[in-house]
Order: sequence, then structure tokens, then C-alpha cells
Amino acid sequence: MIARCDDTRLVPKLTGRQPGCPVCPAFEHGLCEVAREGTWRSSDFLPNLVPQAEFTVRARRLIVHQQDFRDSVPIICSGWAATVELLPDGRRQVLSFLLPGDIVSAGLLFAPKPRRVVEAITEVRYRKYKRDELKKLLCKRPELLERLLKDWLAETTRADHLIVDLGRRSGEERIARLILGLVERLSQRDMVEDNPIAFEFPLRQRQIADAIGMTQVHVSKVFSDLRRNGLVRFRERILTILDLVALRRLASMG
Amino acid sequence: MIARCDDTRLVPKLTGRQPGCPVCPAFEHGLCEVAREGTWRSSDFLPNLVPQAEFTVRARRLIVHQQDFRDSVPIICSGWAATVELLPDGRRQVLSFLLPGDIVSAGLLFAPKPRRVVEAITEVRYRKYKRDELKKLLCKRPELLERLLKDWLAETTRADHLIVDLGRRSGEERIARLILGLVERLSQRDMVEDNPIAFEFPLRQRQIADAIGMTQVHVSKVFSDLRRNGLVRFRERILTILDLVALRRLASMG
DNA sequence: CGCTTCATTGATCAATCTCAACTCGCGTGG
DNA sequence: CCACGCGAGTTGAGATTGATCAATGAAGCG
Repeated sequence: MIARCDDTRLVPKLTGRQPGCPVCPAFEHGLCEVAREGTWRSSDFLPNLVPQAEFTVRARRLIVHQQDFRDSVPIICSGWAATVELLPDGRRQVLSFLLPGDIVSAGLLFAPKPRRVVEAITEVRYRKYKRDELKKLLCKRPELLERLLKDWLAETTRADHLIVDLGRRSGEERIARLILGLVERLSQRDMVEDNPIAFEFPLRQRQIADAIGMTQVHVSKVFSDLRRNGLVRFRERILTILDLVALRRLASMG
Repeated sequence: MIARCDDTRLVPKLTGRQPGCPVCPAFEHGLCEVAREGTWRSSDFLPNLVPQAEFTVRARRLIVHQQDFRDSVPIICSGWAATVELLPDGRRQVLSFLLPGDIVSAGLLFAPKPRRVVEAITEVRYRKYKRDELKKLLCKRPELLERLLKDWLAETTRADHLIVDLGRRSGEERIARLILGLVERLSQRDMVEDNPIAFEFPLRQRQIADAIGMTQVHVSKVFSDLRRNGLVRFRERILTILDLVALRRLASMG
């Protein structure tokens, strides 16, 4: 049984540990626990680090508007989101997909970015931290800073891969790589079933297209080919990988 | 008179401040001065931070080979270089161009990257720092860490722009933006003449192509158009911008 | 229900690639 | 000194990939 984003069993009450939390950097950092258990109040070096209450937004809505980055940094608790850069003429480019536990761009801790928006793909729960307070905390706790930099490095690495994909790979290759990249990240979060490999795949073709620099129509065609050739199956928002070997070959990932 | 990369007046002896230095992060950080003036020896928190002697490589040679990132971080003292990712089948993608004063990827401080190479575009002088020692130093001197993170942020921002360019802009747009982006960075280094805007442009069309995801042949054609339409002039490796307004319009940069 | 978004498919078009030929400048070795 | 080869750039013809346009059906949602 595959976990659905809208599965009510996965959207428990605010109290207690929530499903994304065990893999959430904020959780690992102890930020959540701190906030939840109230230790921050008694701690002298955490005077104000309370995440604003958890927010929920519905699919297709914006989590962060262009100016909202100014002073807070969101962390995804559950659901999928996308970091999108908007051009004045309406073109869009997805810079990254955000999964449960992802901080919305570690680099954002140091400065806001214009023209950028985070939009919910599924229903998304998230928390926000005040930039200043988070920064102050990081100065006090180098082990947290270290972890955050590691997250940032991973983010940078994914961005570099995307550059190579966009610059030098064909549409088919890019789609295959997108799928495999997501499988990998979802696996770390225990959101993939093995044997056969299957997972919920809430992306619309439009979002895929904006992520890999193609049109929605062309995404549809390439995707159909993958299905026709028996590499994947896609039904009811569940993507199943039927021929991993062929898919990896397509992606030139061995 | 425009500074040429191979101008001997710009390649003075190792002693004293060198041309790229005033804008070099290492210089600003005091790393160079420290090394040169020997203060690091007497300082208790800088036991071993000596940059290895300055290296020089000729154009088209590699500064960093695939494994060389393992334990040292290079900083460009003079000349242009490129960070290149190589695919097994020979395709290449330039991730960034490096100018005097650039650290070869701030993220590299925390982990090496495979498949990546830094190649000299012009003759390049550079220094290397030991990763461990540099890291240790940064822990001791938060103001240096702060600057480094700012550099990293700028790098990340450029990478994001490149993603948008590759995913969503036409060849003409990409070339115009590449030129304007370089003008901006070169200006900060006082390597651009105003009125008319002109600067040495040592990139080969192959390198441009690998940076913006096109073929060399097509770069040649687009570039020819720019010249034919009077937007730029290119003679003896000097690029002159004749119609900045039109170029910015092409780049949709206002 | 009725409407909007999403996906599929086919026809045509445009951007870009591939291949190929040719030029030019430069350095090298005979 | 010259022939030669090599890397770089230009140009044209034709092939390909992916975009655009359009029509239709299916699915999600108030």
C-alpha cells in the first residue's frame, strides 16, 4: 500500500511527531522538538525560536509569494512543492521540487531572492522560521550550521545536475533522470515501495515541463513513449517502474 | 587601452600585490597577506594556512583534474577558467566561468565533486589551499565564514539564472545574457573599459557553446547575427558593445 | 451538473543540430 | 623558407527535435 499525500492517516493532528518529521532537517536539528516541548522557553540561547504555527495550503496555491522570503524561511512538513522562477512574459522555470523535510533553499537563510515563488503541488503542510532568529541560532550551535551547509551542498549539487541535463541532454533523457532522481529522494524518505518500484507521483505534466525545459505537449508524448515501451506504468497518480534497467540506460545512469 | 590577459605588465613577479588581488576574496580575507607577510607563523590560530606556491597553467590545460579536488581548493589569481562537467560520451557542460579572484566553487570546501574539471581558458595563475586547514581557519574566524557564504550565495544565484536560461530562453537570448553577465562581473574587477564598453573576451565559441547548451556552429551563426545587426564588434579578442540598449532588450534585461 | 484543468493526438512550423566544405592564422619540422 | 597539420571560425544544405496550434476527451472541482 502506497502512502497517498491526501491519505488521512498521514495527516494526523498537530500534536506529536508527524510523518515527515523523522527525515526533516528541522526535526533532526531538534528545532521541532525544541518548539514542541517548550524547551526553547527555558533555554537562554533560544529566546524566540518558535516556528510559526504549522500552515496548510492546498494544491496549486502559493506557499511563498515573491516578497514573502523577506524574513522567514519555510520548511516543508508534508506534501510536494516546487521552487519556481517566473519571467515577466509568463515563462516559468522550476528550479527544484521540494519534498517533506526539505528546507526551502538553504541559501535563502542569507538573503531573499526576487521573482521566485514556492508553489504547492499537493496539499502542503509547512512551518516558517524567522530568518534572523534562525541565523542567530546557527551561530550558537555549529553542529546545526554544519548540517545546514550539508543540505545546501546537496541542493547545489542537484542544481548542477539540472544544468547539465538542460544543457546537454535530450528530452527523453531528462524525463528518465527526473524520475530516477525523485525515486532516490523519495526512497530516503521511505515514500517508495519496492518490488515493483512504485510511488505516488503528483506532478502535472505542466510542472514537469517547466522543470526540464520542455512544453507540456512534448512531455505528454515522451511520457506516452515510456509507457508504450513498457518502461513505466502510470495509473491513478501512482508511477510504477516496470523496467528499471532500461530506464537507467535511457538516463545514462548505468 | 584594455588589459590583455597576456600583457606582461599584468604578470608581475610573485612579490607584492598582484593585479587580481584587490578583488580576490582570499586577498580581502587576508589570506594572501597573511601568507605573504608571514604573520601566520606568529599567529596562534593560523598554524598552517600557507597557500601552496602560486601555480601557472597555460590556456586549454586543466587546473584541476577529476580527483584533485580531494583535498585542496584553488583560487584564481589571474586569467579566465571554466568549471566543466564531463559526460562519459564526450558531451561537456560548462557550469561557470571563473574570473580573477574567484574561489573555485565555495561549496567545494565541504566536499569534492566527481566528474568535474577546471580548465584554463587563458593562461591562469592560481593558488591552492588545503581544504582542512581552510575549514579550520573558517571556524576560528566567523567573519571569513560569512564572506565565504556570501560568495557561495552569489554562485548559487548565478547557477539558478543559468537554469532559467537553459530551460526557458532562446539561443539569442542566452548569448546576450552571457555577454552582459560577464560585463557585470568584469566591471567589478575593473576589467572593462567604458565608452564604448569594451573588454577582452578570450572565450572560444566551443566554450560558449558548452556553457549555454548549444553547438559551436550555432554559436557562430548567432554571434554573426549580433555583429551584422551592429550590436557588438569583435576584433582581436576584444569585444565591444555597440548597442547596449538593443543587447539588453534581447537579453530581456530591461 | 457545468466548468475548468489536464492529458492525448495529429499536423505543421521553427529552432537547432549534423555534416561537410572551406578559410584563416599559427606553429612546427623538413 | 615552405609545406603541412591543427585549431578556430564561417557558411550552406538537409535532418531532427521539440514547439505551436488545434481539436477532443477525461478528470477534478465547486
